[in-house]
Amino acid sequence: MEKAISIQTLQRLPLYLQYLRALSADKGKNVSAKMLGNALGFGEIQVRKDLSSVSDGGKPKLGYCTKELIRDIEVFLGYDNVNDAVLVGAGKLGKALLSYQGFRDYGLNIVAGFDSNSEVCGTDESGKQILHLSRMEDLCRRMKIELGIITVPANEAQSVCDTLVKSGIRAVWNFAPVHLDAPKDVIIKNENIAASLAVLSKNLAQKENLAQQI
Amino acid sequence: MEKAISIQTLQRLPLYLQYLRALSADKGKNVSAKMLGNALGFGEIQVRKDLSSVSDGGKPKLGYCTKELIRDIEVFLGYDNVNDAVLVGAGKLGKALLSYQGFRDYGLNIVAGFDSNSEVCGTDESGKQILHLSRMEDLCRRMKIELGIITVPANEAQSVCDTLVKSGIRAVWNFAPVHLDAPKDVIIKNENIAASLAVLSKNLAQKENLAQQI
DNA sequence: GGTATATCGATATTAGAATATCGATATACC
DNA sequence: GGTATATCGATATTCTAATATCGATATACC
Repeated sequence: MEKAISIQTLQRLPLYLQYLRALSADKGKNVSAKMLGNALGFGEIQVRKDLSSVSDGGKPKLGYCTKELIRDIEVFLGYDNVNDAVLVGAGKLGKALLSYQGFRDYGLNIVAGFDSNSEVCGTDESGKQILHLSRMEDLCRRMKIELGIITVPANEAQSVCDTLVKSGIRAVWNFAPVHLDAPKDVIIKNENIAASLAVLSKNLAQKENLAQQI
Repeated sequence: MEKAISIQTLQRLPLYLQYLRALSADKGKNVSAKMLGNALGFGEIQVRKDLSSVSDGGKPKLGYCTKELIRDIEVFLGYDNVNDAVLVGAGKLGKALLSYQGFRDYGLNIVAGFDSNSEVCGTDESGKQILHLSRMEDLCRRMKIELGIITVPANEAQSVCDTLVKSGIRAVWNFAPVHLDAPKDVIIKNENIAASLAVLSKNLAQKENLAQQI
């Protein structure tokens, strides 16, 4: 375990985890690569290869120990040590993310939301405070926040990104449909709704059902 | 143009488009692959290859005609002929998507939202009606809707998916963090927040700034 | 008009990911 | 205890995508 891992594998790991978590409640203690593959739509060889990067192995004839596997993936993905984050842009999407409880399962904790519109400031979103943007830098520095989430409209995103970088942020999760410029040492991950939609509508248009479960 | 296209290229096309649209307002009428690449963080060869799939070419020394390129990408992605869709799950995320105006630019039109909770039914979300789930099948069949968007909690997603399939839907855009089972001829596109987050937090943890702009 | 240069497009190479093949091994059953 | 079988893991192969190389060409400038 802890070998080099491909981005593709890394992206599949949460899917295994999600399925395994749902499984562990009702089913027995072992799970095979074939079973996982069938459930998630992957080939069993791929499943084995993916899991070999994080787990120290299953047993022939039995498969993997569900509980250990869950733990291994969680540890690998760092879900055990929580990542604090700030969110900028308390519009509808921002509020949705602020109040989404599921992030806990992914080791993410949004400590507060920020907005430049004074009207929404001071309000609460499922227990998460929304503060004025001017207070962000101070909070980020004091709490040593490393991750910033951008949910502002496209035209404001670059300026928010600049502010985040100035606040000492090291990674940005960008939901605004624009490309952001940032220093090379800052990681930018774009959440690309338009790209997904493109794949989907192209498939729909072609009536080619080649790629199910994209 | 209209050659075979890779999924990777397909996913980059909306990014080019987005940048070009922003550009066309203020800048001149031509754009080079180098310029596009620099702006979006891709290599210029890749840009040229991507664009060759949709455009019938740029001119040496000049580059591509911005306006034509925009048009070519729009046509290729089918943004000119609008796709109708229904959305199920009028929680925070569902409402955010319902009221997001930007989908127009991607050729997507959500005709209505549905929910099984009678309390939210009858209300309006930025001009989109929210109706009871029981009325969905009828509407889908009458309007020949082909695309369904799922924004319900994980535990309800499979049953909603089944209902959508029964309503004649041919493609599903799934925002719930679960794997969905559906007939092979139905396209499922998972919007995978957890996967993105995995990549991001792994990068952050490793302090390897290898892959900026993922 | 001739030459220099920026840019394109096509082909070739390299890198990366998915899939197939094969031998090994732990359990189950006789 | 011995044999059959499900499953694993490692290596090899194929497929896909990214990148590099090279020649071609349209404009700009002298």
